[in-house]
Parts: sequence; structure tokens; C-alpha cells
Amino acid sequence: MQKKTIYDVAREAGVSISTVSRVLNGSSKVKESTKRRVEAACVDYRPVASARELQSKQTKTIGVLINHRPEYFFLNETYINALLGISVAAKESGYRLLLDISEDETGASNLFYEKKVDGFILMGVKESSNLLSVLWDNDMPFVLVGSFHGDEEGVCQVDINDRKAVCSVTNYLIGLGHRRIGIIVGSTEYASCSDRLAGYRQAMEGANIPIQEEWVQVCENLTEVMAEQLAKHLFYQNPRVTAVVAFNDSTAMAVYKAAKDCGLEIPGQVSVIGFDDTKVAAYMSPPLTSVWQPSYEKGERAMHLLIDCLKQGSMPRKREELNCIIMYRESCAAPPEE
Amino acid sequence: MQKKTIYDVAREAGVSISTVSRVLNGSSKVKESTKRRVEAACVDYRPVASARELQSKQTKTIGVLINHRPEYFFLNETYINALLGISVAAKESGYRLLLDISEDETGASNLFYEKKVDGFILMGVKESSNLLSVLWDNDMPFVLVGSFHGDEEGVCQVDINDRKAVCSVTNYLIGLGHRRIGIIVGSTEYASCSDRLAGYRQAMEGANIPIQEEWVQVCENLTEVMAEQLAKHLFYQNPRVTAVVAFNDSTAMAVYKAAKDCGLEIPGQVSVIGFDDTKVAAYMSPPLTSVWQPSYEKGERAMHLLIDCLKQGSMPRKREELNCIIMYRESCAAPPEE
DNA sequence: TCTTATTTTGAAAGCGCTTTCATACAATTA
DNA sequence: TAATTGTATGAAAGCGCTTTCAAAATAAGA
Repeated sequence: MQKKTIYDVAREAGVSISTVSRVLNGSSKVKESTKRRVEAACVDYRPVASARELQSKQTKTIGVLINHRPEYFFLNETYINALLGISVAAKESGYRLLLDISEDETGASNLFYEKKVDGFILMGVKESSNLLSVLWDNDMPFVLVGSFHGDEEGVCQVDINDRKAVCSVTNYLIGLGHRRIGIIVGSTEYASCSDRLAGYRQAMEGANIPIQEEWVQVCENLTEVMAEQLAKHLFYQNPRVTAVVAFNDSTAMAVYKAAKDCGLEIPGQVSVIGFDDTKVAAYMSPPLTSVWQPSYEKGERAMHLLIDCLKQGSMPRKREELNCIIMYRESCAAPPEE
Repeated sequence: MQKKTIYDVAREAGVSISTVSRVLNGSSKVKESTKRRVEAACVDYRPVASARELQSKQTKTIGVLINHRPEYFFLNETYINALLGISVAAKESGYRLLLDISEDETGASNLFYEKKVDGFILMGVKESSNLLSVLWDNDMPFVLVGSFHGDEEGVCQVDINDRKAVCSVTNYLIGLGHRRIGIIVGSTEYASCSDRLAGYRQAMEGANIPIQEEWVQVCENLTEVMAEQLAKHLFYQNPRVTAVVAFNDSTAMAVYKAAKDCGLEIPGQVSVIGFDDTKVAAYMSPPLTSVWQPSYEKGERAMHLLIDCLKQGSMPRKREELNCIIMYRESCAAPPEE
């Protein structure tokens, strides 16, 4: 079966292809009666996207980039949730998603150079990325999901306040009586890591607790296996930490494992705090106190912002901040008596 | 800055656009010396994809469909892992991915009708789906990831043997001494659910244990909250089940919660078995015995199969079966003495 | 050297649309 | 009724490529 083209529709309706195109796009006035004729002839007709894109210079598709190392074999749950939000918002507005999961940015710039997308949503961008300036310089709209500082004067992004959130939970731990508080974070190449670390420092300084450098474990490549080791480092110290702020819930899980291996009770002997409040947090044993963040909403909001840009033709350099919620559960308590 | 077109390259190299196109596509012989001249002129030139697609009738992009209800707000980890495998395999072969996450299939058929993709990878297809026949009838290549039976004589799919896997773990439970074994599965609209249920039945029948119908809990809409309730149904029975086969690890987590609420010890008073062996399984308390399945490899393999189809022009109606591994951990033991 | 076979190249058509520009027609106004 | 304005439509160009077909350049054979 040969596919129906705009010519077939035009013939069937007894009009020219221009008229068909006009009723399809609603671009200019068409007499009501002919409009109806054309619409009737449009059954089983679907415009070929590439033809339309070639001419109209827009693709109605958004490139979604997720920074991810293939060797991790596991995608951060917050990315997935953001992706879900992006997906729903895109669908609402008739946009499609081209997904690029990778560490390097050539895939992304290809999408741009080959005109495959109208805009981008970027997740997990490294501070050292130079993709952003390419996009800026070429007026390609994009929105960042998640933390980023960068050299640019300001980019369009939707984010949480990582620093504030970690500052809060650290203060919570301090309020519980903890002094020797450890933290495990990933590469400071990522703003979310450096911000969370900064939040920890801020809280500790605010409480006049001098930070022992062996309490802060920064890891370029924070897998669960690594996290477990780092947690053990923390626990083998003498005196050991009585609480650990984990970069995220996966890390917290690893900390749980380490604690178990070291024969430390949670929360009796060590308190643990996670981040992201992934689905497991509530089911862990003991249930994990964690910072919930609105990942889905981040994605959704980013998409809406991007679509607005696309409509208006200009990109706001604004940053939207969404709120986190600390989910208090049972993984934290006062430190053991000395 | 105006984008460089094939005309610019041609002028710069002193040849016609036909020649440029030829060296770009390697479609026919070009003299070595002119080839070099053209290649030199190609710096900063990127073909516009839509123009190329319009003419060549192929898009070098694959549509990836994930069946998912928006109200779930959470994407099955096995899908994500498969997606990762798909992504890596696609990248290797220079394919892009158009992602469509949704329950209904109009998004997918749009991609097809508008010629946005060269083929499809489908995940979580319902038995009642009629997308497949549309694709078949129009010679659009596709590969299924995961279980599916369907009316068709056979489709190209890569899958595990759900029935065999659940049969094995049920036998394991029986071997441990269990007789009253419960099972919680999702909608039998999905082959993976009905197959796992069939595996359970097969094992029970094999051991001559008549199945009490209150032991099998089928749920159209298996969320964690639902699973927890169903688990409690199982536990409130008199005599109650001594083991539960959960549809997947999320369900198993909910069973853990229910057991805790009912004051039942795992594995002392109830044994629990999960499926998928997601990352949490090993970290649960007690660590969950679960069936690991090669999700990543499923995606990777599906993509390779699809690319082969695309090259050869014809689609094999074969089904590839990958192996599962039972990860024995500490959530199963002999049933309590009566 | 001249013909024939072979390789290399260019002109031009066309993929299926959108959009400009001009024309035809209907509706106003003088 | 003629002149003027406004509206509805079509012809044609062109988006940036690939590909066919024929011509030109080169190599081989007589």
C-alpha cells in the first residue's frame, strides 16, 4: 500500500496542496466549506515528518540528555523520575523525545548540528561541560535539570537547593547531639556534590564544630562498593563518627551494609541520612531518614519552561528552585554515650 | 552564522553536490584525489538530517516504547536496565532513540505513520495490543523485549523463561518443606505475569500440592500499597501461608513490610522470594532471595537483532531466550514447625 | 591511431511538504 | 455600474539532500 501524500488529499478534495497545507496548519483562513472537504479527505493521511521538518525548520522534538557512564549499569532513580515528568509534559504539548544517555557530549551536539531537535533538556551536566556554550552561541534553547553553576552568567534551570537541604539535615544531626559527623559524596565535578558538601560545612561551621578532614569522603566514582568502603573508613576511625550523611539513598544503603559488617546498630550506634528519598528508603530496615526531592516535578517544570522558550523564541536566564522535604524516619537518633 | 550546506562544500572542493554526496555516503566510487579534496572541504559541515531522511527514506532512529501508566510514577528497574542496553547498542551502530513512555499506543503509531523511525523496540506489551499487527502489516521491523505470546505466529523477541524461573524457585521453596505457598502477581494482561503464575502452578502440581485459590493473589494494578494489602490477606489466612513468591522485588519489599506489620519474622516464619534481583535485593534485611534476569542484555540483544533486520530487510520470527539466575540469599528457610 | 569498455563526474529530477506571491473571486463603496 | 477593498485559492519555488541517467574522462584492446 502506497502511503497517501498531500497530493492525494488535494486531489480527493478537489483543491491544491497549498490549501491542504493551510487547513493542516491552520496558518491562514480557508473557507469553511472547503475546509470541511479537505478534512474529510484527510482520513488515513499522515504528513511525513521529515518533509515537514525540512521546510518548517522545526522538529517538534526535544533532545533529552542524561549524563551517565556506561560502566555504571544503573541509572539514578531521580533521573528516571525526571524523565517521567519530561515525558508527560512533552506529550501534553505534542513533543517527542530523543534520548541520549552517555557521558560524552558528541551525541548531543550531533543532534544539534543535524537539526534533529528544537531544544534540549540536560541532566547531570558536569561543571566542565562545554556543550552549554555551544548551545548558547547558536541560540539553541535548553533547560538544565539539577544543579549547575558554570561560568555563564546564568542558564535556564530548575533545581533544588542542595546546600540548604544538606545543611538542614546536618543541623538535625547536630541537634540530636552528634559532633563527629561524616559525609560521603561523589565527584565535585558535579554541582550537586559540591553543594551538598558545602551545606554540610556550613552547618558544621554554624555549630562551631571543626571538621576533621577524615570525616569527609569525596569519591570521584561513587559506586555502592566504593561507598561501602568509605563508610568503613569512617567507622574504623578512632574515635569514629556517630553519624553519616550519605550523598543519596544508594550510598546510604551501602552505609547500612558497612554498619552491619562492622557490627554497628542503626540508629543506636550510628545515625544515617540519605538523599532523594527513593522508593526503598521507607522499606529499609530501619526506615531511612532521607531528603525527598521533587524529581518528577523538576522534569515536568523543565519541559514546560523549554516549551515556553520555544514559543516565545527567547530563553530566560532564570533559575527555578523547587523545595525538598526531609522525611524523618528511624535511621537517626542521639549518639551513643561516650 | 549561516549553516554550511552541501552546496558550500561542493563549491569549496570544486565539484558538484552529487560528488559530495557520494563521498559522504560512500555509495559509489570516487577518485581518491577528489575524495580527499571533498573531505577537506567537509570541515564544519553537518548534513541536515531531515533532508537526508526525506530522500533516503531512512532515519537512523529507533522508536523505543515503554508501556507505562503515568499514575505509577515509577518505572520498573528492569525497563531502565534494558533501556541502558538498548542505548549502548544503538550508539555503537549510529542509531538514535526516540523514546515513548506511555500506556496507549498512539504515540507509537504516530512515529510509524510519520516515518520518524526505522524500527521499534517494544517493552511491556500487553497481550491485547493491536500495535503489533499494524507494524507487521506494514513491514515495519520491531523486536519485543520481554514476554509476549499474542495471536501472531511468532514475533521477534528476546525474553527470559518466566515460567521456568518461577517454577524453579517454587520448587526450591517446596524443597525447603513449604506446602502453603502464596503468590502475588500483576495483571495477566501481561505474559510475564501469567507465565510466572503458570510456573508456580506447574511446580505445585508437580509436587502434588493442591493449590488453594486464596493463595494466589492476582492484581490488575500492582502497586506497593496494593501488594502490602495482598500480602496481609495471605498472612491473615488460617492456616496462613509460610512462603510468598512475589512478582518482583518491589512487591517483595511490600511483603517484607506486611510481614513486619504482622509480626512475622523473615525467614523464620515466612519465606519470601523476589524477582528481577534489583539493586536493593542484596541490601534488604534479610537479603532477598531473588531471580536475577539479564535486563541489560535483553535490551542490548534486542537492539542487535533489530539492526540486523534493518540491514537484511527481513524480520526473523524467532524468539531468543536468555537465562535467569536464582540468587540465593537469606529470605528463605524451612517453614516453622506446626 | 581509432574504437570500445570502464571509471569518474555533473545535471537534473524529486523526496513531501510550507510559504510566498499573484490571481481570481466575492463583497463593499461611490 | 464601475472602482475598490478584502478574502479564498493556486502556481511555483525551495527546504537540503540522494540518486538516476547521461556525458565526459580515462584506460584498454585492436
